[in-house]
Amino acid sequence: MPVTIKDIAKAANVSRGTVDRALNDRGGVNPDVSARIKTIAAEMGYKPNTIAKALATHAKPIRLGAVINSLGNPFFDKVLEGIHAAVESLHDYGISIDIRKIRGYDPQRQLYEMRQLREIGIDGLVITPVPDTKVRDELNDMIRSGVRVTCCNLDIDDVNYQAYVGCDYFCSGQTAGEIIGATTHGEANLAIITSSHALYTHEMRVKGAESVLKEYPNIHICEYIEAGDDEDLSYHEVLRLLKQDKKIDILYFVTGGTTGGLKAIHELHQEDRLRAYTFDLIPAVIEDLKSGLIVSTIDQQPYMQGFQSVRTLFDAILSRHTPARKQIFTELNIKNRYNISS
Amino acid sequence: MPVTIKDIAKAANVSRGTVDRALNDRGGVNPDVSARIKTIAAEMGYKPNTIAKALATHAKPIRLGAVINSLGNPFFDKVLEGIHAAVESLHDYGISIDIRKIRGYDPQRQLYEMRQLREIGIDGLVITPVPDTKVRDELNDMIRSGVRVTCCNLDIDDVNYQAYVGCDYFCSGQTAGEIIGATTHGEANLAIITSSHALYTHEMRVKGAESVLKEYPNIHICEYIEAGDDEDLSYHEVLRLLKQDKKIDILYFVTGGTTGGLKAIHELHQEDRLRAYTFDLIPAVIEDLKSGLIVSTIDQQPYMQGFQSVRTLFDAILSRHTPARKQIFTELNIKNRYNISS
DNA sequence: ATGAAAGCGCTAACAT
DNA sequence: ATGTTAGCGCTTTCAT
Repeated sequence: MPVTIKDIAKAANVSRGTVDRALNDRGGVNPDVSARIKTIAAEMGYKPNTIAKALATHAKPIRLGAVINSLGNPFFDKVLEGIHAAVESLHDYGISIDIRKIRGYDPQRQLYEMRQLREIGIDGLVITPVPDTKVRDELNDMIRSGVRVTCCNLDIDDVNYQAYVGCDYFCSGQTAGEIIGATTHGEANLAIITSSHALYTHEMRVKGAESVLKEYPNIHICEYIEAGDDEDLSYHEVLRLLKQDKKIDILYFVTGGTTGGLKAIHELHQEDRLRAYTFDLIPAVIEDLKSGLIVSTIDQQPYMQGFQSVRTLFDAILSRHTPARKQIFTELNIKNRYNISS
Repeated sequence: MPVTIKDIAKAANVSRGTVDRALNDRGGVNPDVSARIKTIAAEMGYKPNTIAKALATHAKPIRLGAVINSLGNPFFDKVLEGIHAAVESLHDYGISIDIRKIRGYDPQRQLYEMRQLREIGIDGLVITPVPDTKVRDELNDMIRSGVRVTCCNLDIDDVNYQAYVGCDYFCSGQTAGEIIGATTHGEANLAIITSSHALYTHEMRVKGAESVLKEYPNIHICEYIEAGDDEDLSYHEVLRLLKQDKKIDILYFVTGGTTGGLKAIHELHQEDRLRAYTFDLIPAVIEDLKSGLIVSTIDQQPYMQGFQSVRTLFDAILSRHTPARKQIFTELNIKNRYNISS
């Protein structure tokens, strides 16, 4: 039989209202009484009933906002799926979400949408924050004004957010490096295709792989290509590379530009000579896992990232107190042609 | 503004009680009136509020039972964690669980615990069912008497359960085969250590791997060892094998006996000469992933298996109607030394 | 067969 | 600063 606020009230010889105020730090309670109530609650092993809490609060529905750079990036489809599923699962709590999809890592556009949402009035925000000082400042400003924020997929420095939900990028790079080493038997001439050295997260993937690959004397990193977040640019760059450098036999796609790069390989009919290593399970990757061009890819649970971002926000909004800023790392999972389940 | 039963009551000119009775087919309501109420509810787009429903029903708590063969098998620790987490997450709904842990795949013991739980009285059961006709019959009998059942980790034929929650064993075998092929560069003399050919699920892992490895002309499966579910037996068998057959260089542990087998390798100081491929992330495996003896292991999300087993049960019990018997496959994920996150 | 009312655990507005 | 009370949406007696 779980202990309720009523039990505590009786034990502390106060009213239920007072217990509620004390336990939730709503103020207007004698500090001594408040402390006593809290002690008693702890002793009795009190756990608030979220259901009842939600029912009682239900009057004012929770409004969420999301700014996701999903346009033209199929990876984020899964993130959005997770977001929708989470909102759906919270339907009974009277929750709604306004999702703004933007293209690429553009701070201006992101700021615009953030301000729009802020004007409408939201209780929580899910965002894939661009590393930009203005974005950072706006986020901190929103947080100060009471909006809860979770950063999804992309972490950002100096923002006092609720949580970062995403993968450990350096670790994902190490994991990739290890696979490359093991499956090439330590013999490879590598080209690394990354989006931009400025994108810290992707740079971590490069560094992670390098840290492992340096153990292999016969694996040479011959080329670094920056393809932005642009499939077309990536396509042309990889095309150029493969035409000019015939000894490259392994391509390591850090992300962003993977689809374009794969297209270039096929166009030059070099599927047999080359092997590729990628991240995520976007359609183009799945196809070439099956064709055998891609040896393996590393999944970072995008669905989970979306799902958890929303749930974390919800939990934070429902329980008034601010839990510590935290990082929720999703699992990194290696996939080959046989275990592409989702 | 969601429509409530109050709205329907007003629209239909009846009381809330009648609406509730009609909508939930509780009987004792004029068929015509009932039909009218249902029509109106549908027209208004009524969706019952599960939260309020749970709060109101809260009086009679849901009682769950579990029979898990976790003793001496560290894999199931994670399953149990998932079970506990799910029960915890449903705390507000007033749920409790009685977990019976048994050792190995013993039908007698399992039957005993099932009957015990049945006597106590439970609404739902999570079980790792041993393939046995008596177990099968008892399960079907329980189901007929109204108890909901989910099979966790182990599937069983001819049982009309709510759901099977676990991995696709054949697929996990294929995945392992593919890794072995890729990381040995198609050159290997393999020994397969399995628990028992009688355990259909583990046999699927062998078949799955074989189906992929037959593509590699220079990978030879030299030995099949049956080690039961016994670490000690496995230890001795592997010891014997390695002493006698010097050309074996790859060991494929299907599961059950992995810990014992690894111990044998270390004892003979053959860590450098041999490489192992395993399943799951049990402590011994994690250790040898780090040491480099194990190239990779395949995780099947045991936590998720436990978690989902309970949630599925809960959903089925709460929503009176019986959803179709279904199979919920957890993801299969390849892990190497760098992405052992959990 | 139907209505009225109490209550699940909590919050919030209103008294004191 | 603290107590009282009226709900949130639904279920479940108890009347009628």
